[in-house]
Amino acid sequence: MNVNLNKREPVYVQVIRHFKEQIATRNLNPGQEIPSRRELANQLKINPNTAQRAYKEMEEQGLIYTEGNSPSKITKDEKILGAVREELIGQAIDSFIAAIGPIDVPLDEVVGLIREKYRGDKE
Amino acid sequence: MNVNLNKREPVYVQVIRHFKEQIATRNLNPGQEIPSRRELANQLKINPNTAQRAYKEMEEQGLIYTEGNSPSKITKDEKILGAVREELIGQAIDSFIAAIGPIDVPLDEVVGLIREKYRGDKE
Amino acid sequence: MNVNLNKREPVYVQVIRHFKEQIATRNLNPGQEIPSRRELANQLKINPNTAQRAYKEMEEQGLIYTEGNSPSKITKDEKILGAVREELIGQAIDSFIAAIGPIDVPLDEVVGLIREKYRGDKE
Amino acid sequence: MNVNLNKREPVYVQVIRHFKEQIATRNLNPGQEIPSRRELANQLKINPNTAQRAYKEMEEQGLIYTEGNSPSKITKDEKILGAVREELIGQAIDSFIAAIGPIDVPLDEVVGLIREKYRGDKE
DNA sequence: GTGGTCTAGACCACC
DNA sequence: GTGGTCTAGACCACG
Repeated sequence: MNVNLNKREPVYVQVIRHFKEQIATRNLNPGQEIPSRRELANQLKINPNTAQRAYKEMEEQGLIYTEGNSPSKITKDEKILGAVREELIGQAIDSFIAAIGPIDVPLDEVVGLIREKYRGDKE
Repeated sequence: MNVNLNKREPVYVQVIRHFKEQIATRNLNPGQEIPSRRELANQLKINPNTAQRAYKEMEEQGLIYTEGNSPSKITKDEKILGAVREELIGQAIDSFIAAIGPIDVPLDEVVGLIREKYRGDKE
Repeated sequence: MNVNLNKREPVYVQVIRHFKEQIATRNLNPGQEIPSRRELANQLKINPNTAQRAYKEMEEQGLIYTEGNSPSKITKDEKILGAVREELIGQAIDSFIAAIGPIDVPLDEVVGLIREKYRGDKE
Repeated sequence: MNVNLNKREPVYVQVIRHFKEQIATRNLNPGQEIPSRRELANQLKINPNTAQRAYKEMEEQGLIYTEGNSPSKITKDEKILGAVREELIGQAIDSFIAAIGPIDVPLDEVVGLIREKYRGDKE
């Protein structure tokens, strides 16, 4: 994973999104340990505070949990985990619609462009 | 039009985008007058400086032009006007792909969701 | 107001509690502006980051709101405001009960001690 | 007894408080044996170091004593034992007053709430 | 002026 | 080692 300092999107938000993507694609599983704040900060070359902020927010959202001073883990709450994928997809669709809606593009043109550019899954 | 003060997107960018949408859908036509800075500021309840900034940027992009003390007008340069629509669509598609790509959603599911939610053009 | 660095309770939590007390006693009213992050930091001799953190949390709790870049204000949501007093009282009572409960102190002794030490309101 | 890893109150302090409550209510009597460090750690599922720390602190406070390799025992010093109850009560009252004081709650309301919620002793 | 984010580095207590 | 908090100071863009 990489982090982009120049994007409008704050680094800690990028980090959170990255973890959500990992969860949505099941690359991170319930109960699995995630890197410590310091480790993550080293890996991504960001400040430990920024890592801490991302983790704190994820904890508030119930995505991870922390017991005492052991490394944080992915939640085992399947309801929350399952919602992550839908949340990401929903947000992507919604902001796409919000952007494309006011321009009056025919649906077929939209779908055509998506098909053309989309390479997430070849089928 | 409304403006959202709390979005990450700056107000002046929202204003610009709004004008671009009007241009893309041909609600604003070449040579047509647009509101004065002060009028716009009053309508949208924004700071006149913000209106000024939006207009300045649009002028730099060649979208509008100002002659002396008369109200600004939409450019008559068809090349620029034509590009606006594609620019908006391109941006929308690109950021959608960037958001949905990492989640491994099958293309058909994506298209299905778009079809379902998209109501820009009834067909 | 003062802030105590040596307490177990984090500074930013103390700040939040202070604002809640002000709200509960109606010293801060709906819509009223509160000091900017920098101002508060200067007043309390704390770091602006700490002030920012307190404000961010208060905003998440709906206690204050921020529009664009103008100073934050106390929410006008009377439901939230009304709940603050009860929340503070409830927490105080609950943690008191949790502490005193396991020691089997007769209710009359408890009440007697409270009456003796309590000087919030003479009556 | 249970221990909460996520409370602000450190685990070893929770353990100590638990023993003090047992002493205050005379569930633990002078000279009575208490579990070994290892036993306690197993029962509470805590780290043996944590159990050790709790016992060490209790020993320093004179609450327990250890002779050679035999299990630690509750002190026989009645002066110390008697003070435990008052200490716990005093702390509970003080922090309650500190929390409720700034909110200007009439004394009668406070007492009413306490009476209502307090079920340490039915009467 | 405002809010927001980030880096850098320190300190603490707990386990 | 871990998580948590705080200071110090900088930068940015917005209004």
